[in-house]
Amino acid sequence: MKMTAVEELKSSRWADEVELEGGALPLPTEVIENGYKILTEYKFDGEKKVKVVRMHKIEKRIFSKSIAVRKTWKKFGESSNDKPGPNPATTIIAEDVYMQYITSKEEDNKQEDDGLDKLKSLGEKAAVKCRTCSGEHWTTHCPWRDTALAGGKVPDDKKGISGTNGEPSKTGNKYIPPSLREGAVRIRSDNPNMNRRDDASALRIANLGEDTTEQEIEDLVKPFGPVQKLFLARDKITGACKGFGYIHFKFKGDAAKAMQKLHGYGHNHLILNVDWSKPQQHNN
DNA sequence: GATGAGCGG
Repeated sequence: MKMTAVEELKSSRWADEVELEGGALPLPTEVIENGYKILTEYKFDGEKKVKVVRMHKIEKRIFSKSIAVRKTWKKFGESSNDKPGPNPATTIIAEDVYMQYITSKEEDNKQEDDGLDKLKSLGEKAAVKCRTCSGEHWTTHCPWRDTALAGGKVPDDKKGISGTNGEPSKTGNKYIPPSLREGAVRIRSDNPNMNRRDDASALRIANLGEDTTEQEIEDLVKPFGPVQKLFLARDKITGACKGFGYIHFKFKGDAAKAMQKLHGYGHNHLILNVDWSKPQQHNN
């Protein structure tokens, strides 16, 4: 919440407030009063001297321990004689960012306990469980990650809470990302393959020497058509080529041509083995 | 001979 009041200063009041020489303006102040932060500053509006009072409702603030500690320091240097708190003359007060917490502390704790209990009861076989729908898959942006396949169900307290206007739900207390709110357009497809690697025009090229490089493969393959992605399997530690790689062509026809030409082709004293890449299978 | 990495919890 933010309220701003602008008040023209009458010269009498003005004189009361100004203890400074010349036409200088009084220093801005910042006061915190029962849940509101009141910022008062003075400025010229043309010839008029104007007092601007702004009130912010303070919802909840993030306090960092290090900031708290820093605030206990004694002022030093040119600020040694300043009063406590920020001196608006030397401190730029940027727009404060207030966080609105949608989950309460109590609920957080409860959730943690729940999680622990579940872990205990599940024992060793507690493989993967979606945090959103409890399905047997990683949460990774769930909603309802491939739905029926997920084997999960939407918890009751997640049902029917929404609001597509970017505001947190009124009925629920959990944050629902816009993409998951009622009425949101579902982008994710129900077809599991839609969101996976598409190997339709990908070749697997094997029997490569240990010192093969991506560049080499690219050169080998480029002439057949545009390449979308090229992967050369390498040993994670040594970095040596594991002897195979994948080329995703933009067009299947190009891939076919490349396969035809390159399969059995001699490269660095080795005979290449080229075939369609078999789509990686995935267990849901 | 080998069917790509990594992020979780």
